[in-house]
Amino acid sequence: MPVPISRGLVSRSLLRDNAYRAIRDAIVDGTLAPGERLNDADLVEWLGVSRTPVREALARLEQAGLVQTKPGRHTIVSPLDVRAVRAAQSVTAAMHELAVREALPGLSAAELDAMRAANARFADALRRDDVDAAIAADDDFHGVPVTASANHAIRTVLEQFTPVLRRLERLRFSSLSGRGSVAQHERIIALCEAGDADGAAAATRANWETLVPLLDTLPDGEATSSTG
Amino acid sequence: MPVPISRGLVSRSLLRDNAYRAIRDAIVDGTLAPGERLNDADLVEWLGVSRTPVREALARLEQAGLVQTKPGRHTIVSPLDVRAVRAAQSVTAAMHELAVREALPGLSAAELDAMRAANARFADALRRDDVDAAIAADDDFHGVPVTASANHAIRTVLEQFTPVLRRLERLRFSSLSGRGSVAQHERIIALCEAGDADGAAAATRANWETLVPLLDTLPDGEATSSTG
DNA sequence: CGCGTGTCTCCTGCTGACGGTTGACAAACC
DNA sequence: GGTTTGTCAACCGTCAGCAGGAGACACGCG
Repeated sequence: MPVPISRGLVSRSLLRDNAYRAIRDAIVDGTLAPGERLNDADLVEWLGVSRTPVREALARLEQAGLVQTKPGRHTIVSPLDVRAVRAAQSVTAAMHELAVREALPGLSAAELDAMRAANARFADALRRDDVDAAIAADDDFHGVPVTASANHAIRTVLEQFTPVLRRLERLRFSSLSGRGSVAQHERIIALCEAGDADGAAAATRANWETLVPLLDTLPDGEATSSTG
Repeated sequence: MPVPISRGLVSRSLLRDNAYRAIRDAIVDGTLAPGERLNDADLVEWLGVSRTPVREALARLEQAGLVQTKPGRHTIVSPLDVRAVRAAQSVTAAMHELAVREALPGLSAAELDAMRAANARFADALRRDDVDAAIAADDDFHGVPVTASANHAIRTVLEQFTPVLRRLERLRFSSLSGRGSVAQHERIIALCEAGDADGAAAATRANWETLVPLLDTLPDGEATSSTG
C-alpha cells in the first residue's frame, strides 16, 4: 500500500497545547468563573500534567487577557471588564474586516459555497437554540475568509482574542448575539460574490459590531477585582 | 517622609521578560541571523539564566513569528519570508489605523504636542542617519494614539508584530523606510487636530503602507530554510 | 479595644535532570 | 553501486524540587 505523502498531517500533541485548550474552554464556558483564583497545583491535579505545561498555557492565556497574573502572588481568571472586552471586540472586528479584504480577490466558488454551508448550519443551530453549534458554525463562516487570506498573523490574533468575546456571549447571554446575523452573513456572501471589497469589509465589520450594544448592558465596574 | 502611594510603579523584573527582550532585539538587529539555529543550551549560556525563562521567551517569539519550532527537533530564527512580513505589515497597519480612530475623539492638546515632538526627533534622527533614534522616535510618534486609545489589545498585537517589520527594515535597508514619513506624520497630526477621524485613519494606514514597495524587492523564496 | 509588628505558611518563579522522539550515519543486502 | 534498515547521538518537552517574597494570622503594646 503506497502511503500518502501528505506532510505533517498528524502532528504530535503537546501537553501544553492540550492544557491551553482545556483551561481556555473552561474559562469560556464559565467552569472557571471570572475573578476565580487559579492555583497551579489545582490545575496540575485537574489536568494530570506537570506544572511546566500548565504554566506555559497560563502564559498564553495572559496574552489574550483571559487571565491576569501578579508576579509572585497569584493568578486569577480575568473579571468581566467592559473595556477589555470592547478592546478585544474592536481588534477582532478589524481583523475580520482585513481578512475579507485580503481574501476577496482570490475567493473561489468552493469557498463561497463553504460560507453558504456554514451559514446554513448557523441558522439551523439558532433555530434549535444550540449555542455550541451556532458558535462553531459562526467560527466556520468567518474562518473561510481568514483561511483564504493566507495571513497567519490575522489567524494568530483572532485565536488570541475571540475567546474573550465568546466568554461574554456564553456567560452573559447564553445565546448567540444576533439572530439577524444570518441575514448579515448572506449579505457578506453576496458582496463577496460581487467582488465588492469595500462593501464586504464594511458588512463584516458591521456584523462584529452587533456585540457592542450587548456590552453596554454590562455595568462599568462589574467584577472589578480589588477595589470593589 | 510620607511615601508616595503610586501603585505598582516598580514592577519586579521577570527573567523571562528580560530573556524575551534580549533574544528579540538580537533577532531584530541581525545578531541572530535569519535561518540560524537556536540551541537552548547556547541561549542559556549567553543569557545566564535557566532553560525555563529562555523557553518561555521563545514561545512568545514563536507567536510573533520571529522563530519557528519543530517539536522535539529544533528551533530556528524565522527566515525572511515575504508573505510573513506582508502579513505582519497589514495587521500592524490595521492596528495603527484603529488606534487613531479610537483615540481621536479624546485626543488632548498635550498628546498632539507629544506627537509633534516625536516627529521632530524623527526628522532630526533621519538627518543624522541615526537608524536607532529614528525607529525609537517613530515608535514614540505612533505610540501616542496607541496609548490614548487605551486599548490594551491593540498594544499587545503591536508588540507582537512590530519587531517583524523592524527586522526587515534593519537587515535589508539599514535605514528607515520612508524619509517622506516626516511629511506624512505632519499630515496625520493636522488631521487629528481637525478631528477628521476617517482622514487621520487613512493617512495612518498609508504611512504604514510605505513598507510595501520595499517588500517587493525581497525575492519570493529568499532564505527559505533547507533548499538554499 | 485598636494598631503595629513579627512570624509562619503558601505560592510563584526558577533551576537542574530525565526520557521520548527525531533526523543522521553507517552497515548490510540486493 | 543504490537502496534499505539498524543503531545512535542530540535536542526538545516534561518533570520534580528549591528558594524568595507576599499575604495571613496571632501576639504584644499603647
